[in-house]
Amino acid sequence: MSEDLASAAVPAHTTVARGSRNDNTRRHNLSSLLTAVHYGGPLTRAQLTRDTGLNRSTIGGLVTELAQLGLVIEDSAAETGAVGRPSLIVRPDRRVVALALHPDVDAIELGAVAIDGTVLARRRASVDAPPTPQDAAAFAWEAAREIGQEIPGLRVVGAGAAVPGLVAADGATVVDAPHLGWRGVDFREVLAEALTLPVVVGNDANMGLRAEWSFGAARGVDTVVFLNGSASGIGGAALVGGRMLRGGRGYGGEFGHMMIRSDGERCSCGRSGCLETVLNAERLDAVAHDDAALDALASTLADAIANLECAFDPDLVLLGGYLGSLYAVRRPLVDARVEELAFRPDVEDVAIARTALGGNRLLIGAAERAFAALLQDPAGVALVAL
Amino acid sequence: MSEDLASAAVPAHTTVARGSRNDNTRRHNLSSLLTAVHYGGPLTRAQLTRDTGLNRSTIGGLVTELAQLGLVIEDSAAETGAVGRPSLIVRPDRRVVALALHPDVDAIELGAVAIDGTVLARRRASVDAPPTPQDAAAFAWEAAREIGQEIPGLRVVGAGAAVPGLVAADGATVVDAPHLGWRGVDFREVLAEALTLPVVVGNDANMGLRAEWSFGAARGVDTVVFLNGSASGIGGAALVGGRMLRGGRGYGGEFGHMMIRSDGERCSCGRSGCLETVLNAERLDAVAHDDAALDALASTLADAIANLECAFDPDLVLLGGYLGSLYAVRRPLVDARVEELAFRPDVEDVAIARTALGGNRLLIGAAERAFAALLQDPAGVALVAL
DNA sequence: GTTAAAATGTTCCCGCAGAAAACATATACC
DNA sequence: GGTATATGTTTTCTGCGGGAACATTTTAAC
Repeated sequence: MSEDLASAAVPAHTTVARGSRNDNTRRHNLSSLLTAVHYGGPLTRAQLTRDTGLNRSTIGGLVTELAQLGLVIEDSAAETGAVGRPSLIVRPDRRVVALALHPDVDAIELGAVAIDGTVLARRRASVDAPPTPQDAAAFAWEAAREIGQEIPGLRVVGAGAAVPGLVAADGATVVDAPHLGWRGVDFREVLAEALTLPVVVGNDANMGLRAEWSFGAARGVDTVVFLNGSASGIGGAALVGGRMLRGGRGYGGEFGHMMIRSDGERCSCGRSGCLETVLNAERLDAVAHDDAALDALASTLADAIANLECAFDPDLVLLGGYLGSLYAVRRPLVDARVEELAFRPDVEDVAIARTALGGNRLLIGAAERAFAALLQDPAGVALVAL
Repeated sequence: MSEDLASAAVPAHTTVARGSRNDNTRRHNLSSLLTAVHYGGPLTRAQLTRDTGLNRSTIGGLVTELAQLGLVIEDSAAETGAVGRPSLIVRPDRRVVALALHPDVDAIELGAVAIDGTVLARRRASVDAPPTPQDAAAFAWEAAREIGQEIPGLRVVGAGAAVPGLVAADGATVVDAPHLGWRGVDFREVLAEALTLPVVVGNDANMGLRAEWSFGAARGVDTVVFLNGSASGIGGAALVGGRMLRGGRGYGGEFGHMMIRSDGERCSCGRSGCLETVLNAERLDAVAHDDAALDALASTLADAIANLECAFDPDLVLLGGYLGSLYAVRRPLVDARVEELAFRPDVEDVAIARTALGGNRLLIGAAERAFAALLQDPAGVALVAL
């Protein structure tokens, strides 16, 4: 609501924007508060009053409603040393969780992620062959049951799945996950039926960036380009003005298939010179002890970053997986070449960083997607006992 | 407010979202209605009632307020043939205008654009040397004065300027417009002082896409990549999920400096193989009668489009200027190569189109930027007699 | 220790927003 | 000309946040 005008989204022209009612106001304010404690951790009611600009009494009513919904807990203040009556501390109730599933070639993993972003429990199963959607769903059900017995009192908002492959914009259909062998699968339906929960499915790189944005290295940054090097190739994602780049069909951010060498080799996708054919895990392993070859790969990475910078002008370029490793060992070279290639006048602002969340990244990101509905309408989403 | 959850923007984490009040509701609804008639032309109150989901009586009150503000006009219905009392027709008041300025190398142009998107009047001055910011502002003042005398009763919301060059995200500073020789100029201040109006400054390609999105070939499309070929190079812009791509500093969408040939020539920007060094107006003119060379340039264009598609997954790729002309004469080749290179599984959805608004594009786009504040808060923006 | 000052929580009342119902009006159809 | 239908208008009602007054809890001053 309070965005700057320059980038404010004008409502779509073909469809008239929905009218707003008083209860939308209430929903918006409940959402603002729950979102604030979700990302910002424990906050006092006084801080919430200042930050939202709402009245003390209004904040009181809103927080009370959130507490009655079982979403936040109010604690007496710790010693602050400040004059005046101490403000109550509002923190998210960690018994509110989302399930996060990550099916991959060699393992399936499920986690229960609390509303404050902490991973409360996880289950992992190694597999010999890539799991089918049904395998993944069955494992999710079993693992969720175990976690529910281990930690009593959990209330689940839904489940998110991070799938290595193309996922349609509907958040349901895995269009093509070549390494898993999934093609045109409505994985949302499969998983929702197994868990009897609302499910949202997304691409793994997108989920990863979402996690780093919420709780990791891209926290609070508005415009981010993410490149993640994994065994299955290079995953890409972008955050544009505080929103995930999705694209018309959901396939946006496939930077691994950006053409980076016009004379490059044929890629599995049918094109030539794709970033991930020039710079991939095998090639990196093969030249690990060849300084000149490493330099060449680092230079390729810098070319890709420079290209993405002139398209997106990000505040931050985030590197994960083997791309993060490569950056770590060739940071001066990459930085220098990016700066040299940078089209932008104020190159001193170019920021490149490695991911921060490690093995929890995909679980946290998938859970974030599942939490989105609750954060947007705290009073309108039903929680289910696990 | 009624977006799908998949791409819903989660409020920034570091800053707590502002609280919402009842008057925000009113503002939102006024904005929805004015925006609807701005883009959708005359609409009946009955249609507005259905589309917004608001109550008849509420719509009545809102429309009355907009009419009292002098922003819309209510007309008796034309013959519809339908049973029942005819609904009043709501249309934007065309006396509400924005000024639009386009300073370029060889000319300066100013237009008065009505709130329905029509260009009511324009003034153009050819110049021998690129104008200074002060030249442009002085011309704007003089031309505005003339138009004000020619068409009495106009009420101005503000002015927008489309500048061929890098404009900072603040909507004020021209960071570098090489062809004009402007560098680090606060053109907003210069122009605002001359016109005594609120001013917003933007990049010409961004303004162009905004215009085509509002009233042209990209109307109603949510995700668009725009490439415009002009004498000063290739301008780029993108619309991502209904929002203009801006980037952290405002330099997003510079697709002309995307590296398209890894072995290409040096570009003026310091990099090599930039799209606009491989494919530019001079080169296109030079090979206009050489079919093979034209094919090669068309193929380069297709490569660029394919790259942008894998990054943005747009619903539409929009081509303007000489790139539109090139596409017109080599459409089968470009289409085929884009489809061949397309990474996306459902390539049948790739849409490429030429721009539709012609010489009015930049004026309309700049005016749109100026109208944005009014559309967002119809009751909160003061109009000034021209 | 007592009192004052400061900050916050709580309660009650007000104004404003849109919803809903009742009523008024304008058209088409028979 | 009467009726059905759709829409504009007026009135009443509910819900939300603001704000003032009061209550509570702390620190600081004496």
